[in-house]
Amino acid sequence: MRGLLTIGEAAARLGIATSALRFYEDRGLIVSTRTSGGQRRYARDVLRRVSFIRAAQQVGLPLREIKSSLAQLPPERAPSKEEWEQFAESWRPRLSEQIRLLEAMRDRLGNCIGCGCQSLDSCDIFNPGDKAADDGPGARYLVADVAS
Amino acid sequence: MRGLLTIGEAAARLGIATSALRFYEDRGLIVSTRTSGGQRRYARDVLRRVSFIRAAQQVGLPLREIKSSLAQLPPERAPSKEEWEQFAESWRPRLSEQIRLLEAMRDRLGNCIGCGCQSLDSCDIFNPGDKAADDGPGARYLVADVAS
DNA sequence: GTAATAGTTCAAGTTATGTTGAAGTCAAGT
DNA sequence: ACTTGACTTCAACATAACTTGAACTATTAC
Repeated sequence: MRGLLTIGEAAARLGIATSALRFYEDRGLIVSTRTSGGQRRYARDVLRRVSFIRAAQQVGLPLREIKSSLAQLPPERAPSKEEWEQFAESWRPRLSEQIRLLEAMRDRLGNCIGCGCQSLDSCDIFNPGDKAADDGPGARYLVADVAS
Repeated sequence: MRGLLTIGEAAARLGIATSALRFYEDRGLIVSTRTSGGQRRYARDVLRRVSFIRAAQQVGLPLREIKSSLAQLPPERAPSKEEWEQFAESWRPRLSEQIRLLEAMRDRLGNCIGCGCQSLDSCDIFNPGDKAADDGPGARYLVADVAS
């Protein structure tokens, strides 16, 4: 039956190891049905879900968070356009934020090169503590504050 | 003597734990001098280096690579403008690439919402394997190929 | 000079994300 | 029916990046 993939087929299509699929399933990020003999069979939908998992990892999210994000989608069935839309929308802020962070990094790097600082030691932009100490311990310029 | 920081002072300014600084030093990413009693004293320069370490981690680089990147800078002395310039320049491709990746992700997410796919199952953009299977196992759309 | 605070090393523990290996079972082709 | 390759579980290992704890020492404030 086309429509169900073995773990090997799914892994090959995704370019990842079968062990990773079992791991994701174990962690509840994907689901499978089983043959009478106990082997996994994945709906095609799993390909998209796993693609998202890998994409989300690039953004720096841990599987725990990816899982809760994926919880918006129906576990088995392919998502409707509305479900998909809502899912995608929920991702935009994350992506935009990360892009903003990287652009800031790139731009400050560039600015610092050209900003005419006489001494890099006293450059406001790249010396996190020296001037930022006013903001109290933990003030940083280049490093985003992440939840502890 | 102003100019040398205790590990606690440096950690407070950077907003990280002292154990992290010892860890970075152990790994050779930063250096310190020692007091007669054996306590670490950090030159102010360490603040910038550690800021970079944290920034680079946001980009997704492992410490091993960050270390080799930092090797371009003088270990103790503050870098000259030229040294800094070269260092910063070496970072741009990394940053640009990561930004490009995230933008692609964001845009494809958007495209898929509006692309009029009748069925998400057959959407070229988000179904990595279905059409991309022509490219052989491992072809993916959303996931960047990273060095194994 | 002494107490409190902050520092030292070293080993072991933690979380995240998987991979690897052993021992055995299923599915498919001939 | 039998062989082969793909699958199963479960436990252990791997690596990164730190943190924690124990036992001890330095520095600083009074």
